[in-house]
Amino acid sequence: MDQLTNIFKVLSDGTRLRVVTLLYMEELCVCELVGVLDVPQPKISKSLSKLRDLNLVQDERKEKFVFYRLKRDNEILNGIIEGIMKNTHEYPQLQEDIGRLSEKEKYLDQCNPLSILE
Amino acid sequence: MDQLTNIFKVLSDGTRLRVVTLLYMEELCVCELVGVLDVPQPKISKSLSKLRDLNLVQDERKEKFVFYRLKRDNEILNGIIEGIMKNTHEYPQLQEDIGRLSEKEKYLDQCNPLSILE
DNA sequence: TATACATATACTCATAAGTGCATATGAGAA
DNA sequence: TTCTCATATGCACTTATGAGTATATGTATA
Repeated sequence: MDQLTNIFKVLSDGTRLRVVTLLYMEELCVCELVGVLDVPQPKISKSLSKLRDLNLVQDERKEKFVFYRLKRDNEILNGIIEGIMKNTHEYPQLQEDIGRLSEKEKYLDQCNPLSILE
Repeated sequence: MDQLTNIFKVLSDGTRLRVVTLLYMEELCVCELVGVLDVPQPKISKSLSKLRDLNLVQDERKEKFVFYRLKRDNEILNGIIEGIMKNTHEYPQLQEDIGRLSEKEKYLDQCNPLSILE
């Protein structure tokens, strides 16, 4: 039952839920997640770290970047995310995040500059 | 999105998850939950209180007892519980709890004596 | 090899959450 | 109205968690 409660716990944080939702759509690197979600990089890294601890994501380095993708072998998690996806209209934040996915390239080669610009 | 993360948070606790699972099966009073789950009464009451705050359960007094039942109007919660139910074999604790539901009458008229017996 | 840059981790702080126990509340029965 | 009993709440304590900042790590490139 612990595996189950741990999954709920990891999803009970807004940032982590947003990350999971985006990774459900496609594979993304830390950089892109930071840009699309507009959240400090350490926060994203920590979110990914907790997801990795539960074996819910997989990471792979490609050149300079580390890409993360959702592992699809967890039935419970799959079911939950699908349930959310069917009702994204109820969760504007998640919907907007997904919308901003189209700008992801924008963030790839200017990871840090973003924060400098402000 | 808060409603969503709040639901995950409430399910991230073992006792509350066990309570929700049992209430998914049938309406039960506090007394019966205490007996079937073998958990201190205040802990059960607090679990039910959090579930009530999120509008996930409904309570109704019948004579001496207060009975709780799951509200069925939350699609996300329904989906999650159904997902769990399809795989109870993976969660022996939950399976045992459900098994012990058949003894629930045993606890109805001896709520407190149980703790005195030890 | 030295540097730059993407990512991960460490640290501190504030706050939230769970536990166990004692006690309050409030409805029903006597 | 008084007593009993089912249930709810309050309190003190401990532990867990999240935010923000600084810094470490490690790979790729010059």
